[in-house]
Amino acid sequence: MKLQQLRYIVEVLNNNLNVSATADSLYTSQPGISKQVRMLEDELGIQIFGRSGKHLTHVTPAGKQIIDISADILGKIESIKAVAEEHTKPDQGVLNIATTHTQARYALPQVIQSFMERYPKVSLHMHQATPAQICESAVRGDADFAISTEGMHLFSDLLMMPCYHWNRSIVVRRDHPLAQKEHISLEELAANPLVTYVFGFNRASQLDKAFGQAGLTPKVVFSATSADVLKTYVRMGLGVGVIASMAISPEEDSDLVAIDASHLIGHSTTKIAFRKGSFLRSYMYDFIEGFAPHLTRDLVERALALREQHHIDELFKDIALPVR
Amino acid sequence: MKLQQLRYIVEVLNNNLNVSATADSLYTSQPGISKQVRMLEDELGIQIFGRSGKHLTHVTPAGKQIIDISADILGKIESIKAVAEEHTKPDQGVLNIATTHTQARYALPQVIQSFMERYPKVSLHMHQATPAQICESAVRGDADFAISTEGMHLFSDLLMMPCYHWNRSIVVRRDHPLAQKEHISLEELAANPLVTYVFGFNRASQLDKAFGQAGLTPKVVFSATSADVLKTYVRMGLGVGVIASMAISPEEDSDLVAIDASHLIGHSTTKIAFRKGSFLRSYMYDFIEGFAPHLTRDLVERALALREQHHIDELFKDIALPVR
DNA sequence: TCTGTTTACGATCTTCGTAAGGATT
DNA sequence: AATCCTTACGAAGATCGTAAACAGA
Repeated sequence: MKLQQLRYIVEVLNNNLNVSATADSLYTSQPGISKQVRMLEDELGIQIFGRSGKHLTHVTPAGKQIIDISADILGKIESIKAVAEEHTKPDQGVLNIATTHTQARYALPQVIQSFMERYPKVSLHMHQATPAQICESAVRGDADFAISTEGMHLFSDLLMMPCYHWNRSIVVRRDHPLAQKEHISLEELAANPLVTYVFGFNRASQLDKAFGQAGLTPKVVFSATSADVLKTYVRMGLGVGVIASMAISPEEDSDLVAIDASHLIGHSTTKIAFRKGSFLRSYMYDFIEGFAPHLTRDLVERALALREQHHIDELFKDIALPVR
Repeated sequence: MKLQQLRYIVEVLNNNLNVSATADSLYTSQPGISKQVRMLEDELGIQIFGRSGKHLTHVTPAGKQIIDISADILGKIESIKAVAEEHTKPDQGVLNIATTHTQARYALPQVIQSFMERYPKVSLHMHQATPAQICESAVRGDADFAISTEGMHLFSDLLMMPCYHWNRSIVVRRDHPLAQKEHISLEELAANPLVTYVFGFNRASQLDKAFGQAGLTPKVVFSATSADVLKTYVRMGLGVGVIASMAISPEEDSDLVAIDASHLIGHSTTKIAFRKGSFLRSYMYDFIEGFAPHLTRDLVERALALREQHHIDELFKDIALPVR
């Protein structure tokens, strides 16, 4: 059994059982991969991939188990490299962050600025994507951290920690009837066409829950993934915006009126997640603490020692999170 | 980085930094290991082993971390093989059990007999050793299971589950003054020369605790690791035996008198342990359940999903254990 | 027909063992 | 002196890429 073979089977699955595509992504030849996969199967005496003729059609149950373990092994190989670098070049390295537009645009800039001042030799890469993609890239190990509000609980391989709460504001043009009101009810809001985030993108739970509990059905006439775009359409008069409060700037958005909606719609919680069992570089601990000051290295290490998310949640249940 | 290299560094540490001995134990050449170790160090850019001249003298801190991760990786490689065999030959395989004399002689025979009837194709190997050695061989992966009463809590890499409680009996010759008594006090016992287990060998905690709490100091005139030997010396009149009740047979030991001592000395608990994160074959689950019927596959799998021993302990806190 | 996989084969690179050379205790 | 590690070198083996043959969709 060779590490290379494990790498191959993992990547073949990541590439939807297309060996040629896998070869391209690994910068090697397709026959090489085919051969190593079969050699591994021969050695183990079991099929990892099911075939119809020459095509790979599915992963066998045993194959799935084996690939899962292999992915874990490859992660630990990376940990060994990280341990070595931690001792030789403690302030050098790479930090891959997968996150949504909202986080990248509104929550992260200050954090990243001071991080880069502190660690000028760490090269930082931001991967902007959907919540689901974010989690997948963390699971695959393409990203060190996944930062998102939605959809992180679905991945049991990820260790997830709460960072901060945030609320929504109702955003309208100055000439809109709602602009004069101090207090807006959920009914009034539901009577208007809404402009808000795409489902599963800073939306899902809280907003729909609030309307659902009140027996109302919001009319979302336009949805997008970024507040910038939403604000543009609010300016066009397309509807009433329901937007993360942190995305509203008193200066740049002075032509709009923002009314806090925290009494109407419960807060959401942004979380940071990374693969269980991975070795974190010191600068990664510092990044986490810079983003969420309550997540000290000690606390994160304690979380890392746990395996089940509900035990991790317990660690944080008494900690007051910042609100943005 | 090659798996072979990881195997080498792990084994070099297991062989007390003696590369020649490591080569012997791995049936390969010493220069081969030396070279691969240095190549790995070069690739990682860090020393794993400290050297004085040409001799390996110690493990560097980074080296320790790397070796720990490597051992974990190698364990998962074994898991992959086990998964494959589980699917190809579900009733074939190997089961290595490390345990003490007491378990092997008195608790395990029936269990093993029915296990071997159920799984004739599984080859079963018993490794009899001291509690410390037992745990170490489980940690190293030489044994699948460690079964012992003492010293298992020291190894955080092991997942430990309680199997049964057992009590001690006071054993004397028929002509001994204590043989007539129904109830013996701790003071009376302490007044006699004792014959019991070696410290750390079914002894440590409970026996010494009982005497300690009563402010007494037992005079242990003879200690050994097995009840057979202890009984022999009791027969010689060397002293009063304090021996696991399960080690006393009404027939074979009819020349001796055994008085239950559970009211004097608290029970001990025998535990079964295995390496966290290892894949267990079906027959291994069956073995566990055969030995400790309350440890169902489902329960063991739940324990396996946990990382910290105190969470595992919680799983078992409401389960009544059998008493022997 | 196009995409994708297997087979074949040779160049290159690795690994491993033996033998000899040096250090350390 | 004995033990232990390193260097040197050659044989055997593994890996990888190219080219060509072949199977499904």
